[in-house]
Amino acid sequence: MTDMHDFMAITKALSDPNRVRILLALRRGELCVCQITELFGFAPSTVSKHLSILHHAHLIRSRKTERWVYYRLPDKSAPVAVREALGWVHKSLARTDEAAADLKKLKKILETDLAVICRRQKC
Amino acid sequence: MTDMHDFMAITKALSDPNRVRILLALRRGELCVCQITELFGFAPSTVSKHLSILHHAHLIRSRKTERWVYYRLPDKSAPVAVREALGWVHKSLARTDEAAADLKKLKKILETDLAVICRRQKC
DNA sequence: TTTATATTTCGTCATTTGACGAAATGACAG
DNA sequence: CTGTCATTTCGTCAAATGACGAAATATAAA
Repeated sequence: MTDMHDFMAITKALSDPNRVRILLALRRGELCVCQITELFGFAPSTVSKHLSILHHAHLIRSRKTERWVYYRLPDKSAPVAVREALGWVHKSLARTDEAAADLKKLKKILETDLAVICRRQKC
Repeated sequence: MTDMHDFMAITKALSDPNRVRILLALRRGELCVCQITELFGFAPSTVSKHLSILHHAHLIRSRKTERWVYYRLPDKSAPVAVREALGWVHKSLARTDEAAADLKKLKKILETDLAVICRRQKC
């Protein structure tokens, strides 16, 4: 049982494919903004905006450490509508080619040093 | 397990509150375009477009009888992603004030003769 | 066949969205 | 303190969206 306004925040957040890809990528564990930026090839400001929309819908949580902000999927304490939305996304798309390709690229990114990735953004 | 493209058709269809309201209204059974038009107070062309988007996402089915086109929620044979989406919508919103208000108005519409409703559109 | 009517399609317009780069913010390093 | 660097915020711009009315389509009635 949810408020219509909260529900629409979730559906609007899910209505962009790149935001959905972010949710799928986060299955593997938390990622910082620059790692997600590296994964998708967008400008950092673009990724930040997407993350802000997902966060506003409570579909992700954030944690700040040193210079980096890490985003992760919420735990069991998340609202029911959020948990069901995430379950639906993962069940529907986890095994698609797109998700597999993203995870493959993500694996390489995770093997690389964070500092190196962040420096690469400038190019 | 769904295709990313099909999935996005569903999330985009759900990203507009009026389309979600249509899905909630259809819980009571099938409705023709002019009944939905009467319920929401939009132009028939606007409602038709919304229905077309929902239909394209396979969230509703249609049936043509005489002069009228009736839309309804799909049955069990619908794709899993569709069934789960609809279940999520109904579970999250069925008991909200908005849904209750729409159903109340819908009840009155269903008590009225179809021909009268359709004629009213012109005003 | 002609007319009436329910729905859809099309063109237009204002608003929203998603992308970017530049500038602001905030935390750490020197 | 000052500078560096990750992230966010802001302004801009092209594209997508949602509303409408007018015209096209399809079916029923006359």
